[in-house]
Amino acid sequence: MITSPLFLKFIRSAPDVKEEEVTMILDHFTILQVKAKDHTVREGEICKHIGFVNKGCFSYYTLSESGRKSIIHFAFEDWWTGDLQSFLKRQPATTYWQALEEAELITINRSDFEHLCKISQAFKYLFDLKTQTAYIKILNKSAKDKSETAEEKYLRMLEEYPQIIQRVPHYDVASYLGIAPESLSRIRNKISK
Amino acid sequence: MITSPLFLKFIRSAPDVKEEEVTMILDHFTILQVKAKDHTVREGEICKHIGFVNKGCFSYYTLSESGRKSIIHFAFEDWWTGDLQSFLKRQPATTYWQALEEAELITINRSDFEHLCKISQAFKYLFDLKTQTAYIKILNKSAKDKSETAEEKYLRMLEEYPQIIQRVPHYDVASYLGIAPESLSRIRNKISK
DNA sequence: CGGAATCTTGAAAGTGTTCAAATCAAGTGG
DNA sequence: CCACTTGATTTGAACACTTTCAAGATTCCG
Repeated sequence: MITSPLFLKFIRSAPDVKEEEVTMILDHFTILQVKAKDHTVREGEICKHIGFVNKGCFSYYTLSESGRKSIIHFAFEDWWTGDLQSFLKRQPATTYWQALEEAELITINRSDFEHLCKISQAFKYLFDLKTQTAYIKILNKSAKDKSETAEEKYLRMLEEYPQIIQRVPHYDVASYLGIAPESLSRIRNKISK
Repeated sequence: MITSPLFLKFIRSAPDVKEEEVTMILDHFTILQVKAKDHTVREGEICKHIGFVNKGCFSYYTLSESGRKSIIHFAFEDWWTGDLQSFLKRQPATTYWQALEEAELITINRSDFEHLCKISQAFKYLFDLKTQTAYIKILNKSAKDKSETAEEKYLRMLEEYPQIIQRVPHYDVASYLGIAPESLSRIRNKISK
């Protein structure tokens, strides 16, 4: 039985959800411990489960043909992990998901997910809302990324996600910002003055 | 009564949808004619309706504090228009939506939308699927945008959306790619050789 | 302590921007 | 139909920013 306060809070944030339904939802999930640097999804595999980050943090990225890593985003506590396209459509994943710290995921597999969506309005609502919100966020981010310099992007990241620079290696932060690690180092040096 | 074959095709693409339900869905929509260069949404307004593009094309963009336009994407036939965040949460919009050609939208307002989602499983399904698909697409795009040069972005755009360069002024294409119009001109010149 | 990984710094090269001017295209009114 | 206006695209030259490559400094961890 899942006891994570963070996850409970998430489930109970659905409108008009009764305690029986909460319990039923929890019953569909399993705890998964993940070691630092381990991958939970790799390109080409079918993503078998999605997971709520209860502890730790993840990066998700793509590899270009030339082997260049491009970090799409990070997932901290309260976020979900997993290649959505692969999970929902049972297609090979196009992204990698890697734990940057020792982590704990609250996971659900594809068939349990489908079943849960059918029997729980509340869970379906929460999941669709998460997707919608994430979609809107990345749309806004995408617009800003186009018109900002590297320094502006870095400063915006510090405002929006102050955790990132604390918990993530700088070469990964650079990849997230779409710049070279050397450039990030110089930007930080310049700002600290 | 809506008769657009494009819209009908979209509605009928839901699984197991009966003709009565199709008719009921159609009854919630209204045709809206939009002149070229008109805006259907502006920053700060509440987005009152979303619309299915039956004819024409739109750009949606943000304006930075400095007044700089940054095009997020274009919407052609078969896409939806409207500031989703504003529409769903009844908040002021953060984007502008502008018709680039004379256009025809098949629109629904916020309360009819809410009602329709409740009474039509099929419509709710189609809408959530659209959001999911759009989300996944922009995630992938976001990853590529970080690691590609201007020329690579332009070539990818030509592959994925060949209509854009045909139907959209080049300075808007440049904004969409996140480069200066002069740079786009030089890239096109270089490629044509 | 020692080695590996990470971060910083410098110099040269590359890519894209800016600004100004020239060219091209489309529509308007005489 | 032409001259004119306005908007869009192209071109050139100087400049700014970021990358690359190479090397050195620092940190982490067994």
